[in-house]
Amino acid sequence: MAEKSYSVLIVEDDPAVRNLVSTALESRGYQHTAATTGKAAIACAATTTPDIMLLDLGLPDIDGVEVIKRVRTWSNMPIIVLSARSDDSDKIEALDAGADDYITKPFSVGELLARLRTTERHLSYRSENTAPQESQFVNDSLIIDYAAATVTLDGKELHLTPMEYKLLCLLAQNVDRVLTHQYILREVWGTSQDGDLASLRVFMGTLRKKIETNPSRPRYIQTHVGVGYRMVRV
Amino acid sequence: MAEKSYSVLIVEDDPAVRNLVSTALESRGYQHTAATTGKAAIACAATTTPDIMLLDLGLPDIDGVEVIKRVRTWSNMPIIVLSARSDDSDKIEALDAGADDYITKPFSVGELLARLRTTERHLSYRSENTAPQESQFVNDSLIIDYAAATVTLDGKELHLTPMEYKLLCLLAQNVDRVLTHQYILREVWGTSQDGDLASLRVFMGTLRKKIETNPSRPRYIQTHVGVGYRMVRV
DNA sequence: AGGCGGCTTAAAGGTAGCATAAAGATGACA
DNA sequence: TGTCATCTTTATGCTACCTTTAAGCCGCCT
Repeated sequence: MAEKSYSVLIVEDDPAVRNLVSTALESRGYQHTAATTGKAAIACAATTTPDIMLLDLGLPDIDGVEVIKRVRTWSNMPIIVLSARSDDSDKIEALDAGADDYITKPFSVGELLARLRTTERHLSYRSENTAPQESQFVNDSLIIDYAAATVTLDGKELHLTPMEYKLLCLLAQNVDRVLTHQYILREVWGTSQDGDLASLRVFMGTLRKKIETNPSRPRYIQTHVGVGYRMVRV
Repeated sequence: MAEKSYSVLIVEDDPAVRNLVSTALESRGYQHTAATTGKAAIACAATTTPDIMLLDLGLPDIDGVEVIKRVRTWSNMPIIVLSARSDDSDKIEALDAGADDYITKPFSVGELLARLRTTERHLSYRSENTAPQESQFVNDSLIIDYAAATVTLDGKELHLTPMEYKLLCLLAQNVDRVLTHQYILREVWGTSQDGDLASLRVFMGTLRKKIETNPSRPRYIQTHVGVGYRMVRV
């Protein structure tokens, strides 16, 4: 699972609180910007489209609840309210206006960060992010399943060594393109000049023995004399 | 938009609070059931699959946070915590365990209902494929019952240590996907870099001895040299 | 034809990474 | 305090993997 860095918009007119929050976010690797008025907040939310908004209700120009309603007309980004008002009616009003959470001041930084993590989880459940990229490479009867790190030929699973697998993946990701020896060595063996051309040739041999029905007449992997190799889209 | 009637599971041992909540829910047309212990809550969550859980942390048998963790092994249903503990550490612990909201007692019924509405909104944002998940994992003769936290092989119940169980669950929830050593260490041992690769190997060994009929030719758990492990859907 | 460069293939070490056992450390519980 | 279960650490043997080497093959050139 890749670590995504979420962007947060802080809407708060009190510089002390704003600093507190922004340093907390910074320490956790969030990207963040700040706005001090309701109008600026709405504009910023529209232009920079942050992932999450932290909203103080007591803004100088517009009422915070109004900000929520305005933003909700076009976006359902998570909005976490930070407010000094602890009355139930305020909470209910904000939540029903479309806020996703409500934290009363004074709040602990730890709790704020925990609620942010919860909000991130909610984001990851949303439809846009759930698209399961079932990435697999298909070339005739040869199939590479990247998630499972397996290769099947005619439905039968093959056993490839790590190097063979890396090599095959590299060729597959560049189907129909000729890859030079040097390029392959750099990609598979790493930047350091560890790789040897002789070694590469041996690997191509063992790989062909596994995926080609007739290794002397290769169907998938073509040799380009003096240059390199190429996987053919059949 | 059609009005859907959500079902709510109330987990609360105090009859007074339970009544308060259930009458409030009833007045708003929610379907609801109740449980008074942690075990009953977990069982009920698995069998009746409610839409939302309202959870008191101070249960007589199991700690509420433990209930959250257990439910989270198979379900991501929204869990709203109702707790008398108002310490930040308690909130953070519960939220990071997988709670979706945290309300401290005494709470107002109005706020509870508002937060429920917010939770409903979150549910409506979810993609289809996030919702349904079985409380049982079945792979040939290997069965994991998440709710009961038991593992059976050929109908015989196995005794796994907590680590072994976590490891197996992680593999099961990612069937047919290679999990890197690093990923497994992070997920099972926690975010801190406590885990050691040598330790992981020992655990894989003991786990295989328990679930593989022939540990030297593993059927369920495959080794990917230099990368990690993978549970195979057989 | 014969020589040559580049490729394939087979086989032989050397080694990194893995499995396994067993000892040591930790912590829960009574 | 001692016992038990669990987790960690260490050490050892081993398997699978990678590299190296060398022999054989094919097409090309003069």
